[in-house]
Amino acid sequence: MIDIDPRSPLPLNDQIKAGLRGLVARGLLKPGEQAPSIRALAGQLRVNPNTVARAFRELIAEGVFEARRGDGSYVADGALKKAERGLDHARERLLDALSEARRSGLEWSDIEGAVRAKKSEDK
Amino acid sequence: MIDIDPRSPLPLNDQIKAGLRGLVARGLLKPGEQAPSIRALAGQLRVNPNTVARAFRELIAEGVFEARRGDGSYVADGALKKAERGLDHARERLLDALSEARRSGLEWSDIEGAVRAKKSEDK
Amino acid sequence: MIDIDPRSPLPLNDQIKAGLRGLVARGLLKPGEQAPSIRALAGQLRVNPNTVARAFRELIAEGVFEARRGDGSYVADGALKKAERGLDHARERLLDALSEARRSGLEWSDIEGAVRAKKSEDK
Amino acid sequence: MIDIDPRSPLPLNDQIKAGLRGLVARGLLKPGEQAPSIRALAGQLRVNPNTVARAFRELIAEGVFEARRGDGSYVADGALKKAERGLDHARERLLDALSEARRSGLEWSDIEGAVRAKKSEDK
DNA sequence: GTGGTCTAGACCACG
DNA sequence: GTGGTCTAGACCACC
Repeated sequence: MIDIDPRSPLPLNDQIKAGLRGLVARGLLKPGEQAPSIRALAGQLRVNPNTVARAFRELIAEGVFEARRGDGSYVADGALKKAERGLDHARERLLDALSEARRSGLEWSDIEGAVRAKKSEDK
Repeated sequence: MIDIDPRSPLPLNDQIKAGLRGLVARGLLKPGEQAPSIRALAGQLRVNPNTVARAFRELIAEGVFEARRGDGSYVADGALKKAERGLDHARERLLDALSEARRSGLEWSDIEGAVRAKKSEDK
Repeated sequence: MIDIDPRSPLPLNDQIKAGLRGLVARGLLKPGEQAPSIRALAGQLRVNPNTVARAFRELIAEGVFEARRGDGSYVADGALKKAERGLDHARERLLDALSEARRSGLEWSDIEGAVRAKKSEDK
Repeated sequence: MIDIDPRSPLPLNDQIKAGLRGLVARGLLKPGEQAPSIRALAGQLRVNPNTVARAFRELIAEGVFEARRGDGSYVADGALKKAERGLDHARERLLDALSEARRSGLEWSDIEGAVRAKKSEDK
């Protein structure tokens, strides 16, 4: 369901958070539905369960998920809005990255080229 | 001349390096010209002088600047090409950021919108 | 009759035990009377019947209730005193909460205000 | 500066968060000032550094502190309001505890007695 | 020295 | 089986 890049400089738990938020934001995981278990996800991503647990813990603090002891994590009721708020963070991070790219001397044409390249590779 | 974001997860010295490389790559700082002094830059950016010194040290090692004993740093002769090599790093980081944005659930339309927004704000 | 908070860090079965003990201690459930059935209570509290069963099992072990095969649980004869012993636990937990509140920076005036507020709302 | 109770059922990291928030809320730690280092605090509280780090991480997410890489954590600028917002949480937890106490069958006179007892012991 | 992430493994409580 | 906390120790980057 989620994919992460262990070689990225971005912390694993952030990548996992982004992935989970993405699932909710795209409607692949709807309010009331059960999220994959920490251990299952950790096994699948080949990551330590603690790392996944941390991602969930923070998303629970944000109100995207809620945990029921002894029985999994569930998408919270108001999750969609919360997850979309999370998208704002993602958008901000993207804007930061654009600032950084400009700061580094990339021209807008370079940037737009990169977006096109990534987009076509993505399809 | 340069601006940095102290709350970014990106290392300060990397941001400073990117900024300096950007100045050279954009031609705002030409070969033979004197770079801002470590202490001046540190004061302006409100950053530890050691951090600025480290950025210069690494750029000198890359051949973008050269140190003249007792008289600051100057843009090296072949600096432009060297600085452009740095652009590749910037481009890669940008691609990473795009991956991350996608992973977070942003649609390509969102991403393109962000680019447009930043671009127009930039002018 | 009982209300619980599923998002509290306190174990559900403890909350249920507290609630049942409270019913007895306040005299709302008198010795010889029949306690609500496990399934009814579980349904009403939207909780796993196992959890309610566990609460009863422990209260039976404490001597507050007694089970009659095939006919539910009844308030035991000496239940009142037993239930009052449970009050000591409750009192200790309250003292813990007060410590915690102080540690968090609440002033005694805040605390007394909270007590007053809750008390008046309770009537 | 902070004291915690290792035998409390409350998670250590929550107690530490409460303690730190308390320091800020009471003005013992003012915006701009440096907080005790993770390792120092961990050593003093005889707790694993990770546990203290987690407390700080969450308070940073709340905006009470900010971390500067390689050089400690500092009380954030708007920390006072954030910390006070944290006091609301503390107040809510206290109200929960009062609910719980009532639910368990404690009378208001018992509760007020407990408050008085704790208060006098506190002086 | 500082904060930060990650792993590993133990232990608890809940269902 | 589930989530949750804690410890221990390694490793990284920054100042």
